[in-house]
Amino acid sequence: MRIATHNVNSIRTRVDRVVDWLQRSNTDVLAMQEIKCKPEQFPYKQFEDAGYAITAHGLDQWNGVAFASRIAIEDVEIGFSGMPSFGKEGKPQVEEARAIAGTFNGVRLWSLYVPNGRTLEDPHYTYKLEWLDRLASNVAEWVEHEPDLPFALMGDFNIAPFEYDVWNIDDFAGATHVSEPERQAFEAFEQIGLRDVVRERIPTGYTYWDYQQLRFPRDEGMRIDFILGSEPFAERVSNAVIDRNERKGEAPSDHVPVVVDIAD
DNA sequence: ATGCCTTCTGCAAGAAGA
Repeated sequence: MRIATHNVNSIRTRVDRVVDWLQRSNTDVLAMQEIKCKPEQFPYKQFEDAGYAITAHGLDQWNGVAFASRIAIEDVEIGFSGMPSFGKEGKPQVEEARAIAGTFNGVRLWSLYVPNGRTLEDPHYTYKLEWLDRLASNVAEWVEHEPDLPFALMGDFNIAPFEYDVWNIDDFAGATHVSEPERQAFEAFEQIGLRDVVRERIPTGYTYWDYQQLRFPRDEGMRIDFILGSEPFAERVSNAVIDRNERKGEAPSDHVPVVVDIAD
């Protein structure tokens, strides 16, 4: 089974590219982030014509997560236990569309869009850390109560865990994505027992390049998209790819797909 | 060439991304 994660940065803008890639790459299950639409706005037909069923969760033009799959999906879950809400001061607090899960051939997958954080002083940064902490609590319970379950967290973590995961660490002084609390929040998943199954095979390389300032031609990117697998999941991984070519061409997403193969 | 940012809403310009 070939599974992948991709922050698509608007599925309505990117649908032709994404469906074309799904078919070319022979991917069975794709976890998407930043679909930027409600379910009723999702471009289902192009996916269905290509043989992929969609399970989508989106509240408005922001965030939004989904699966495209040609394997039956079971036990769909929206959000996780204790997931924090967010809203600007004086605005209603909302459980944003940043997490969806499904089980495919007995493999449980999460499509996750971790909050950005904005700046170290912003309430969004506190929200990001709480969101990750609550997620880790859930993961710890799954590992403890279902040690044989193959599962993976897939998505845009908005954290660059190592210095070499950004092109020039000096440009990130005082910025989000590289702060110590964020990196500790990322490490926590590995301490619970998850493995970065892509890093094990591809130690360096970016998954995101900003649209601005020629970041891609200069190869000034960030590694912020990950697949973190439970031990039973990691043992089944046979191959990994960061599909850097997908950053090229007309109207690409600023993120590229990250792919793993797991034994059936 | 891999090229100087892009998406959303809604009609202008602001919010958001990282």
